[in-house]
Amino acid sequence: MRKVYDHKAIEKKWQRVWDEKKVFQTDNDTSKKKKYILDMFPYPSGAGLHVGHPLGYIASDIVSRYYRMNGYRVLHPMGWDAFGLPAENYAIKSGIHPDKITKSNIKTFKRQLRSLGFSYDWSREINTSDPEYYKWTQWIFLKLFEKGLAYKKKALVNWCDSCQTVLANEQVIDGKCERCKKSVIQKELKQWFFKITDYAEELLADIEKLNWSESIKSAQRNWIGKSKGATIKFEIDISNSDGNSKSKKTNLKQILNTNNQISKQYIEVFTTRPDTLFGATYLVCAPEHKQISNFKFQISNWNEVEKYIEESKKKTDLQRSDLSKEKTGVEIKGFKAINPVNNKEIPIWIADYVLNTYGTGAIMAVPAHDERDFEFASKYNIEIIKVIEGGKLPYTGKGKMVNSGKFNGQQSDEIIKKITRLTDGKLTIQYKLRDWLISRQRYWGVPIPIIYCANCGIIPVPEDQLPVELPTDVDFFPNGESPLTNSKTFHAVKCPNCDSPARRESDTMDTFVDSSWYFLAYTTDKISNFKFSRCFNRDLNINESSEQISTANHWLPVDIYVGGAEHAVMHLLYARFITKVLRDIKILDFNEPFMSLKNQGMILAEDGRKMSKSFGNVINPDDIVDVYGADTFRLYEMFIGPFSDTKSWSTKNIAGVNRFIKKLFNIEYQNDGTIEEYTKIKIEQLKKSVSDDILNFSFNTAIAKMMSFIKDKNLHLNKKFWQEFLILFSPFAPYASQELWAMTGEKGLIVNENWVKIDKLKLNESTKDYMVIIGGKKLGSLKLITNISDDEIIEEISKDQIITDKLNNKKIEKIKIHENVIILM
RNA sequence: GCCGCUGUGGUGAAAUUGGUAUACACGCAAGACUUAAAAUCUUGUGGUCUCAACAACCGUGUGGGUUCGAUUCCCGCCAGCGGCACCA
Repeated sequence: MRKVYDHKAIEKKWQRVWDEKKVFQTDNDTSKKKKYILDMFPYPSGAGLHVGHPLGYIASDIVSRYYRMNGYRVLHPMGWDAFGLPAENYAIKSGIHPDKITKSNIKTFKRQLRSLGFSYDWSREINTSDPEYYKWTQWIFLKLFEKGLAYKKKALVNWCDSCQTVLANEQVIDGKCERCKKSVIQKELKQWFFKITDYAEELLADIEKLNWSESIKSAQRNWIGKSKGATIKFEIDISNSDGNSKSKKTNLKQILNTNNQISKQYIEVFTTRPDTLFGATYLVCAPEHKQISNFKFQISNWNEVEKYIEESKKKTDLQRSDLSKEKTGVEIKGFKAINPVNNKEIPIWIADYVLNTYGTGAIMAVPAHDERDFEFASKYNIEIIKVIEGGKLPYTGKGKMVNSGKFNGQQSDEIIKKITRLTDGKLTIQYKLRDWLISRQRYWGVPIPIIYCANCGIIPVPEDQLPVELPTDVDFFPNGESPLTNSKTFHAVKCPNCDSPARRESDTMDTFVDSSWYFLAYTTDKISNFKFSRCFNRDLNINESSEQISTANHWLPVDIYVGGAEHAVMHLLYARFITKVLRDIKILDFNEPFMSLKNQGMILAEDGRKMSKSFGNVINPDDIVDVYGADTFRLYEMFIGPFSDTKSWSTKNIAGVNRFIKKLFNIEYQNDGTIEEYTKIKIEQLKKSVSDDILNFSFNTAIAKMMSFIKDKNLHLNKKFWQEFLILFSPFAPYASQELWAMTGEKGLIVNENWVKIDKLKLNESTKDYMVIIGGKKLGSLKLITNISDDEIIEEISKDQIITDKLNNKKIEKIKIHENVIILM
């Protein structure tokens, strides 16, 4: 009679046993080798778990189970990235406190994750909105503040009017808010920054050491955007200006008096192509360029210039960076710049295609070698100076040199040095990376631990007063100021220095600060025992028991990090930065948090579009688990395609893996009896390839090979081989494999079994299938013993009917053996 | 424009260091069981030619090259996806 696969009963039964026996509690036996296998923790959204989440979690779970069975101690935790805007926005609509919403969402997420049979150690669960957690987020802020790496400054920042908060550069996509997709405007505001630019060079250089995908590494390189070049000074010849010389002279005097400087004035430009200096046709300054307004008395067409500056200010970043837009600009009249290499006088323009935030905010335009400069010069009929006129420096950089084409590639150091010597310029390295803007004018985040005192200025909250807890008596309605300002209990405080009345900082931190260190928090048995000062420092002699010192640091860094590629720049760059800062203050002793990173591909809906509520094409994992079971769900997501590829959901295909599991419940095997060689070799091959595939994250092929194995009619299993198969299968389908394991009469749990041992002798069988080839064409195949002479092979070939027929009496002169191929000549 | 990745049946996809394609699964077709359907099982399934089988030839985006042999390596194109982008 056919046995029925009742997935619900099996799941319920074994879930209870696992919980009771605490089988997934972290093993702290330090005599074993460690593996820290980490998933990117989710934001617990109101929509619940999405089918995209488990893809990575299943993979990391398979790998964790594999390592545990191979005798490693494994840290495999899960937690919640719980602060953030959606909960707050929902609170504004519903009036329910974000904390309450978040906790209820977490409950749902946790239930869903548990139903999928993941082997997380839930006792180490963390939640970034828990004061026990975020006091350490605040502690990190204080450390950065101490080091001068956290600072407040007035700057043009990205402002989202709809979210009523500032955004980091990384959160602005195509000039729009990452979250609400509304246009972002530029506002001058006083904000908190982390000085990530101090680490630009190291963040870039260390990318080479990482075992990450090429696409993520290249995204980080692009974002950091290093260019080597030179800054070159162009003298401005004010005396030589035409126009009304009388008023000019008095005004020049004014400048000399106020600035207390010698009469020479310069504009500095940054260029990656100093070798084209001879072709500099004009200078262009960004409209915001600071020096321009200093010269307003020398500029004869100031009215026109000022008007252009005002117009540019009104434009959004998106409007200004629109490539399809025609370039605009205004020539500055009244004085010119002098090319230091040939003393040629060239005009100065302002134009908004030059960015004030990059380089020096001014460029030398070389229309003969730059497409954009060429376009601009053509539009305004500027006479183009060819490099050849002034003589050209030998070009030794990589990349193309074309007329009116954009340069690509890096300039060689040699040429840059030569030019800088010639012109009193200097070698300069520029990065596109800018400092990380971390303050937010919203409620549901970590309060910045800073106090403003009228006497003492900006004072950090003393460490022993952490955490600065979020008050509950606030209105959430965003009005451009942090909601914390309207709390009665939060705002007023005494200065820790002088005890006079002071006020707290009311901004909160970007949630990416929370997630930039969370992987450290899991290393202590529970978050309330966590302490940076004693956990991570191996160098300092701290009066703590050695046990406490060893429990944390031995796990780090993370060995395998699994998550979505959407975090290519933000989270991954920030976490790398914070790690390096903590290393520099001797809290950590490694350079990179995640040596190996695996990105799961996106799962699209059946219609090939993104899953989204508005399309009505969202698949809820609960429904699949309910109908087919957790194991089918796990197998399906792993079998659907290569782990890191984008793929579409296909409900039809779930049946395939479900059939496979059902088949296993009707497998027959002999209790003993002799097993023929064929089966023995096949099981060894399966053991080898499933093990290899797991380590390579090639789960789809591992499953395919297990299916082939079960399908093979020539196999005859005994109990030993069947149990070995179940061990191979157990990381993929923990419930079904456990049930089948128990059905073989075993009382113990399969998770406590050792991984299979591979019999290498059997694997490298003594006979081999050889392919016989002539002139690149296949004649047939031969089964031969290894270690056979050429003459014997020729004799074997002459005995083979199929091959001799195809040979058609052709004489074999020589043979060559390569791998499993016999080449006839 | 620059950087990175990808391109294989009707579909999702396999293929050690180059070893002679399309594993596994879906779908489809035929058959078995059934009053019937579902489920399950069996067989077949790249294309052309052929009643059919064998055989042959063509086939991994495209055009070349290296090689006894190329999905794999090299060069040139084309298409798609992702990142960056008036970054000088």
